[in-house]
Amino acid sequence: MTVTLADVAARAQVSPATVSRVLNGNYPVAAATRERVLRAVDDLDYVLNGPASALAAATSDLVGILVNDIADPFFGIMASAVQSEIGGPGGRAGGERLAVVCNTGGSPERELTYLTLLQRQRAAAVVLTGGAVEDAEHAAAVAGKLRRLADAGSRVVLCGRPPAPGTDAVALTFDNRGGGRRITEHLISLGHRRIGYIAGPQERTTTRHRLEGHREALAAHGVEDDPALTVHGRYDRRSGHDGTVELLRRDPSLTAVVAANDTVAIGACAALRGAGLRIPDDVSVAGFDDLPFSGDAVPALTTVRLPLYEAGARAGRVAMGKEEPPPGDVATVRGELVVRKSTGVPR
Amino acid sequence: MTVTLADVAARAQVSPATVSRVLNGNYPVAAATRERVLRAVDDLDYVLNGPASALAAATSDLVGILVNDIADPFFGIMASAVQSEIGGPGGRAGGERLAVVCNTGGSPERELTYLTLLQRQRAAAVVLTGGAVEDAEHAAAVAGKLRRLADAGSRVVLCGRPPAPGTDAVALTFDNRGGGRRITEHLISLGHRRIGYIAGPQERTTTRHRLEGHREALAAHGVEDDPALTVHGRYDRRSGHDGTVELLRRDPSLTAVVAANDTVAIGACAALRGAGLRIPDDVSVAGFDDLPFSGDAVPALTTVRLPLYEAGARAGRVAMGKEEPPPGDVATVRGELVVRKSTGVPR
DNA sequence: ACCACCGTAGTAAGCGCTTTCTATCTAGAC
DNA sequence: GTCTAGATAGAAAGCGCTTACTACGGTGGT
Repeated sequence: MTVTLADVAARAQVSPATVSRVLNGNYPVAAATRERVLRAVDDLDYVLNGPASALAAATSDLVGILVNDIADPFFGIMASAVQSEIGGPGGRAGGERLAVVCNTGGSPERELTYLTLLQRQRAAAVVLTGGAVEDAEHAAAVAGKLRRLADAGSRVVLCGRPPAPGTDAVALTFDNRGGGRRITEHLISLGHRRIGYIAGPQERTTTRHRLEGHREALAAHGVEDDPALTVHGRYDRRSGHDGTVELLRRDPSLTAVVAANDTVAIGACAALRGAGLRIPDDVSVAGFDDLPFSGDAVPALTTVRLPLYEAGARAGRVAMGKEEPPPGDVATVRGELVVRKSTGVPR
Repeated sequence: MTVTLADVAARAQVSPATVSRVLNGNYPVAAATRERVLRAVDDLDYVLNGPASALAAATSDLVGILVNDIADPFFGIMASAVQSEIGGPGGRAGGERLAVVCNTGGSPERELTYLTLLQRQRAAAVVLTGGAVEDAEHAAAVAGKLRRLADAGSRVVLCGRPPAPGTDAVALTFDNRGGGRRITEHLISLGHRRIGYIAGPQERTTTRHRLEGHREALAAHGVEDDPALTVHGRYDRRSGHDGTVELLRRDPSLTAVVAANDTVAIGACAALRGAGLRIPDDVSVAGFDDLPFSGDAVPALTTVRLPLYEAGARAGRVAMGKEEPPPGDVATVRGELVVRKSTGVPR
């Protein structure tokens, strides 16, 4: 049998209520009594029963973090930032909170499933990271879930994701469109006119916004937007490689390729080198996100830096109520163009 | 007020017990009744109260995963593999299980704190990944926690971590020593004699084992083991960079550097290039782990591939009782030498 | 001295579920 | 037609905690 509150109470010669109060520190207890209780807890190696306490108090110390791919540093960095902020004070029991990281794999169903699971656990807060799937039905389903989570008392924060209309979720949105525009403008200003674009998966907000920014830049500078110069893939190295091969097949004369993100850009570089092309002498390559390895790639990647850690940390603070939500509950986080060695003037 | 089991029962005109049984599917319920209950659940948007159910059933559907750094793909990959395996059947309620990923940051205290928190949540299982801190006191504390966790019914699995004596935790250990030996033997066979070594943090099993393997190789081939050729750092790019600068200062004539892992190796490459040295013509570089970016680095990294995903998946299965633990509860996972472009014969 | 009050501690009523035990009903078995 | 077993469903007792609400001394004001 495991040790219960009552056992501790018996040993410390106090009532269970007193033990609970000592443990939660939310009610005055005489120093001597507290001492006695703490010693008993120690003697018995007592550990509070989380479920029981969550049930009685109608709150839990679980915080959910939804990510598309935990193995991708883009999400890992945000997750670690959120987690670093959810430990502090702001609640009961010294505020030790546990992060539940849920790997959706980008699947809408799993996203919904996890939200339900988090609702079931009565999570104190849930942070959704990364782009959302663009499907009216799914969006409505998610919005419904978020509303119910909020109703049940969970704080909901979106990090790197567009606002969810119809919910009162706080959104820290990345300015993907602006970033996309700036990176392409950089290329255009260098003199590029035939620019390939390897986009992320269809029907994703991040994909669409970055692509729209790219097109805005093309339009603004009177550069032709040839549909053949855009291909779609996943956010992985493989897609960057294959996409580049395809792009090269369609137009061997292109002088630059913009990738959906840095990982894709790395794949693009590999494909380019495989084709005997030099970067940036023959073809320039640009990424997005500025992940840790991007500065070390050879050549170092020109990209748009997203303050992933800062945004995640802020999301964590907002989720914990340690920081005020931005006015209107929406904040846009800008990406900064980082020019390195992978882009240059066209040959 | 949120919807409860009783509300569903009332609407479906059955007793709460029946609703519970439908939801858990662990007791015969007439098809018609089940239908009615399910419809009521749907109508009311009912979501089970996790804490209440965990309390009553004395089990929970939480699985803890301890990692040193969630932003590091080394851990991200294992975590995602574990998570991919814990969803399946093997328990109650369709077996939906939630992964609680805990970021210890390599800190012994946080490791203990998280273990306590998981014990408090009555986690169904906990998987500890990566190297352990080598400190007798801490090791004893962890062992104690693991024992109590196991006593409380949690299954404990170590993944990429040495066995914990005195506990009945299952261990899937990486053969870091063997890998370390093979990578250095590779360098020696190429003709290198002055080999720098950038080790990980002191007092870590992973660090020590890889370093021991390196020294075994040196000894086995009669190569002098100059203490000045070993420096310690963290498992990050920065340490690789700084360590290499230091190594170069101590012995400008070295012809190869072995890094604690691939990330460190990338930093080493950067430092070498910064010093005007070519890889591998002037200095060879070897890593460890074979992370996704390693094959795309320029030059592609020679390294030791650890089957992180496979090991994590197996750990997940064992944790879920879907796979038998290895005989003796300990399995050694070998790393495979992957020779690429970053190593060559010395100048 | 008397009363109001503050600081502590105990009592006990749940929190929302699971599960044992019991009750009912139907269908064969004889 | 009676009896028994099998299939379903309900009643109710908790699971281990939190938290009103209550109780009880001791103080300081008057």
